[in-house]
Amino acid sequence: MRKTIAKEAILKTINESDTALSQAEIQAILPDGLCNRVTIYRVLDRLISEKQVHQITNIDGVVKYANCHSCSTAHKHNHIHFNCEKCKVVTCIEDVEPTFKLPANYQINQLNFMVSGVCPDCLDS
Amino acid sequence: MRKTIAKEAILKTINESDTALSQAEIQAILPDGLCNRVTIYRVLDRLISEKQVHQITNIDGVVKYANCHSCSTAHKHNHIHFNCEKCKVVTCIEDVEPTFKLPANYQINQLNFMVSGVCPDCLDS
DNA sequence: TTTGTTAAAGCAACTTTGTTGCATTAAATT
DNA sequence: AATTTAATGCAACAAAGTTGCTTTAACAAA
Repeated sequence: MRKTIAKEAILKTINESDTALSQAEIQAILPDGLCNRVTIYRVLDRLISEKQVHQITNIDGVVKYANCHSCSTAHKHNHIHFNCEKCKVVTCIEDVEPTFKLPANYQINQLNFMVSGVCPDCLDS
Repeated sequence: MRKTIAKEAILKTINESDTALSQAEIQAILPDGLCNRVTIYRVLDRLISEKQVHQITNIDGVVKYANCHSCSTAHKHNHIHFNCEKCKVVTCIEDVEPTFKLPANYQINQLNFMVSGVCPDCLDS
């Protein structure tokens, strides 16, 4: 895995954000013309496989990427994500891991727990 | 809300299915040429607002629709949905409602809890 | 420092999912 | 049967994401 300008910039963008970002949002933050749209998608794929970021699918179907900040030892992302319908921001609710029990014989590979509503900031205004 | 051929056929399709279906899947089941692609989307919107079906966004971002079979009194859909990565089927795990506790001041409007992995049927083979 | 290897980037074209505007059709009410 | 208007069809569009292929640039080795 090579250390390229695009990869460094994209990872920095994700790490400096306190919300989960989509490809489009990352592109809007990056300096204009830093890299191609497709490159962002491909870098994100690499960051996922390197386990440097995690991804979640928002209720609207758009994939968002977030850093693995409080990603403990085992790179598990069972925490809930909150989608604010007003400010359109998706945040990791890092400390909330839901509990549930599936019937036997289900092999679990991945969780995608989204809660949608209005965030505290938007409720205030 | 009028009782049209398309609406009856689409609702029947959803109700007879034991898995959640996407627009594309519904179209494939319906008799060829029964109605337009756009009509399916619009009928699904109506069925949602009439609370005859509920919708969930799969991990791949595609929206799936399922009947409100065990939809108790209050049309709540807090149950988990399972996405099988092998057979690509999404099922309602009706009896599994996860528990979680958000920090104060979050207004919750909607839940979308997806678990992805391999279903019992696919594990057997 | 230059050279060689190949991962990564750029570009164009495409796919899938979903939406919108507008003209036409067909439920349902009178 | 006439009227009203919700529902449909069609075409066009938009956003998200993917693929193939050529070119560029990391980076390791000479």
